[in-house]
Amino acid sequence: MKDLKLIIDNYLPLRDVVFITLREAILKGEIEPGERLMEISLAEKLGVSRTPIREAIRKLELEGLVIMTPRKGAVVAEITLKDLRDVLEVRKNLEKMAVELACQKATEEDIMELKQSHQKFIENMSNPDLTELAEADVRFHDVIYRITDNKRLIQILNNLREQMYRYRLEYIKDEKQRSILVHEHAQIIQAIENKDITKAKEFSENHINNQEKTIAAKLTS
Amino acid sequence: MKDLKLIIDNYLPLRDVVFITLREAILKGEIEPGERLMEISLAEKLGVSRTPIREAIRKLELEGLVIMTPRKGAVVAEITLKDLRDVLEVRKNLEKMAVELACQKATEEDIMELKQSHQKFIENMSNPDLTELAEADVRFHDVIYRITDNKRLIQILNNLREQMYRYRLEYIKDEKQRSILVHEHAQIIQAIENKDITKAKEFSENHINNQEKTIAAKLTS
DNA sequence: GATTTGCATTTTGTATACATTGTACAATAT
DNA sequence: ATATTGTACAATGTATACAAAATGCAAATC
Repeated sequence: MKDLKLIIDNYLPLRDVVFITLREAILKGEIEPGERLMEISLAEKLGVSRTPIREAIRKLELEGLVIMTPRKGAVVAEITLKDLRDVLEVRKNLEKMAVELACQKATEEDIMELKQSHQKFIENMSNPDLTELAEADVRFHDVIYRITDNKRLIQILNNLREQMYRYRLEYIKDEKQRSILVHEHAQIIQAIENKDITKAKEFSENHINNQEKTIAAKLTS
Repeated sequence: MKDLKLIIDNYLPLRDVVFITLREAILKGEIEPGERLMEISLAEKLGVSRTPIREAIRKLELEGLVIMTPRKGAVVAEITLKDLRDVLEVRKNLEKMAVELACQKATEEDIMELKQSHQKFIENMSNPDLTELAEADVRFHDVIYRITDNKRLIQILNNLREQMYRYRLEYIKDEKQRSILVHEHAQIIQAIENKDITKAKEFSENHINNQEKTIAAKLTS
């Protein structure tokens, strides 16, 4: 485990600070799957007491990022290729649901916002900082999610996306993939604007399938 | 808030016992939406210290059953009709996904198991204890979930179902509804056996729609 | 009378102490 | 040599103590 540093925010309770810190460390792979999360050593590393650590671990547990065995402690959950496929299978379905709802509910302003976030993405295309680009991608999808006006759907999609956080850079590393991505986004926007549910779902499915391929390729290598 | 009693299980840590107890109390409506969850009073009521209470609340928070405001504490989340519709909208989609996967993956034994759990449900039809019947219904759906062989899907569906726990008795109270339910289950089994995805999804959608109607009727009354 | 200020109380946030359980390893018995 | 048991140690589980913030209310001020 690398050195951990608290992402300090005075307005947040320590448990949330610890939670965010640990989650990020796990998703980035800084704490590896299978590694034990020991309360005392984490408390020392982060300079807080065991209490906030424990409460953070409880949350990680419910998110499925760590596995608890009573009296033995927490270990970072292993993620198998099967797990990832499961996540993507559900996500594909819900993304299709999201664009369907977007087709039905999107206003003129919503379409505008979609186009703007798409534009922002394009502007970042040549940005060497891939993190920026990845976040522009996230924001694009966030706009679609918001349009669905379904809190539960948004919550679940955000969680599923989080599960794949550590692979988020993979599918935008490649220049060719990136232009495909832009094209797919454009297609989706167009379909939503035309309120063409069938097409929107088709493009969306395609979009996720491409991600799946890239990630699967990365994992089996 | 009624008296709470711990659901004691010597093999579970107190935090989990408290978590299960509080969750059930919230879902059953024994602790009402808007009500505050105060650590000290809960600790006294349940006869444990604040620590397990706090850890249980952290989990309830992530499940969306309570809302935390830093330095102010936890209150039971209000559930609006809109929230329920959101839940059902997502659930409908994922239930359809589940039966589709079931059509593709079900073995002979799986079909047998489905029929058995369906039979058990029928046997409980005249059981005056509605809880038993409700649980037989749950077990039927569990079989379908298991057949999908998608952990993430199962986890999300279980969570969504939990959100509706407090209404689970509504749609089996009525004798007429009950026979409809049985018929719908039979239809779904048949479609899965025939590997007829279209029909299976159709029946499944219908099944959820009926629940939605019953619950909506209950709520708007 | 309305508003503000200050204090007491309550409640949550965090740290620490104590209890219990699990683990590793060595010593002993078979 | 293997199995078993006992013991020390380490980690988690639980309780409690202390700190800090929020709340309610009363007194003071305008």
